[in-house]
Amino acid sequence: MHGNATRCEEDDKLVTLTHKFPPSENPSPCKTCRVRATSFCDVLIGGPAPSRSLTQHHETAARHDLFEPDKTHESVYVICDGWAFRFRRTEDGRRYIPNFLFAGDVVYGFSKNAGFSLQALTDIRYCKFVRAELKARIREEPRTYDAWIAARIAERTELAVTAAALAQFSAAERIAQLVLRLRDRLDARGMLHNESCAFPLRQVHIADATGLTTVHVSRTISAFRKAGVFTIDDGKLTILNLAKLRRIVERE
Amino acid sequence: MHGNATRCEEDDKLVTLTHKFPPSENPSPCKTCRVRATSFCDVLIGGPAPSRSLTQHHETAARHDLFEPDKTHESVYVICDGWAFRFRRTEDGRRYIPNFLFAGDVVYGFSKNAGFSLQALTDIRYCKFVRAELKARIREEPRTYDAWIAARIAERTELAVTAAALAQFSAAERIAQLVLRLRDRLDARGMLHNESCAFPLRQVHIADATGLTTVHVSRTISAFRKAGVFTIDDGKLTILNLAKLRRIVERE
DNA sequence: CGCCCGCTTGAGATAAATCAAACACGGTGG
DNA sequence: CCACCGTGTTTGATTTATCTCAAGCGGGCG
Repeated sequence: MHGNATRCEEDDKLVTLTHKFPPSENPSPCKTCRVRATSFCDVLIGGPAPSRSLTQHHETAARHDLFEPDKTHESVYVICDGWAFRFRRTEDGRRYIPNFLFAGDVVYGFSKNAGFSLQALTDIRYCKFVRAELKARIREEPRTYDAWIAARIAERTELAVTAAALAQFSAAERIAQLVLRLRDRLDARGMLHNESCAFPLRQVHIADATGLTTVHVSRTISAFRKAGVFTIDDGKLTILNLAKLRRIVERE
Repeated sequence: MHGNATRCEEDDKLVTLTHKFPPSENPSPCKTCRVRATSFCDVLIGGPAPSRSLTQHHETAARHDLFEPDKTHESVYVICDGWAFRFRRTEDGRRYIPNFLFAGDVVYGFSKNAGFSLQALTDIRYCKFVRAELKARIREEPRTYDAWIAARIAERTELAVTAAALAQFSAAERIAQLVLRLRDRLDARGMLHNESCAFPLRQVHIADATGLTTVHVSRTISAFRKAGVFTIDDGKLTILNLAKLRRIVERE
């Protein structure tokens, strides 16, 4: 419309995945899922009250948008493999990324008209549940209800903590916080090995999540590398000094 | 502990309201509540499916902290009158305010250990519901379930939109957004008259919500006053040019 | 080979912070 | 009644973190 929308148009291919990928060769991949025990799926599929499991439908997606913005969906998604992120664009093409999602994360839309959509960062595999079934399960089974509420509160808290960082933290602190929180979540899912893990974010994603420019992200990350705090090299994050990283985030 | 905690200690009186105020002279104030029809209370108390209403207990509070941070509560609160805000302090005494609450807003805690608490901005009256009863109601009654989920999604979306503003907006835009969103919420509850309403925030609250200094908030607000966008005078907000205010927030 | 993308580095510009002073106002005590 | 104080706000001068503009570099890929 106006403003420099250059950065906007070509970047998001609004390819909603109406084209279905062939169902996974594995008819019930959840049986071997690495993160089932440490994610919400535990409550949905297995666990101590092994009632009938919800209808599942697995799909894969390349690096495209998964949802159109502001659409209500009949399904609730759980990421099985790969990374995705939520984002929103302003009129002038700038992008904000509130959070990143990976294996075990539940995807549930924001309000309509808020403009948030979801994009695959890597190729991903995800599992679809029928929303109505989940709703019924939540109402029938206290354990599911509790897990659902706990997950929703945790998600909301994460957002508030993120907002607090954006309001008060310096560039270095914001980036440190983003890295640390991803590290902790990856660790909780058993995806961290020897303080190192796959990390597909480009500097532009870090910039859009922290409200900084890529130029400044570059400078700040190399400062962290030089200071021996962490390194991000070719899709891999390695924490060199976890204690120091925590100290930076906790402002001590 | 360290750092200049001067601003921290004396400001928050961590007076949890264990001292109960005498019950309101009005035995069932909800009957005459101004915001009942336009808030979540509609679902809790009245409405088309007039099942038994939840146990209510009304209290009032002066300008103190209502909740200790990180405590789980047996109750869910709804504000009946007056203003409150959530906040969190960092080690060095700086305060972040994610949102403001007024008549009709539901108060439900963040995760433990996230450090958020709630403080009354004015004298307030609030209504307490037993959490277990609400939980039962949510499970029994589809209407309550839907309203609850919708409210939770809306709250989460608000936080994401706030975070986006902190990440990408200028000082003027952030303040304009805060004012506009409060205006719209007040309007939805019928608390706005002739584009004017009570507005008990001090500049320091606006500063702590937008991540700016009070000095800069002062400058920015007087610029808005001079530009004929809005004024904040002695506890009263008046929108002078709503269209212009919206344009600023929508970056057009 | 050459091009594009992501990253790095440098130099100058700018929005907001910081430091500092003063003012307006209501309350309080002499 | 006035002097004084504290809180909240305003305004000015200077500093700083981050942005903007610009150029260069390396690697993957058509």
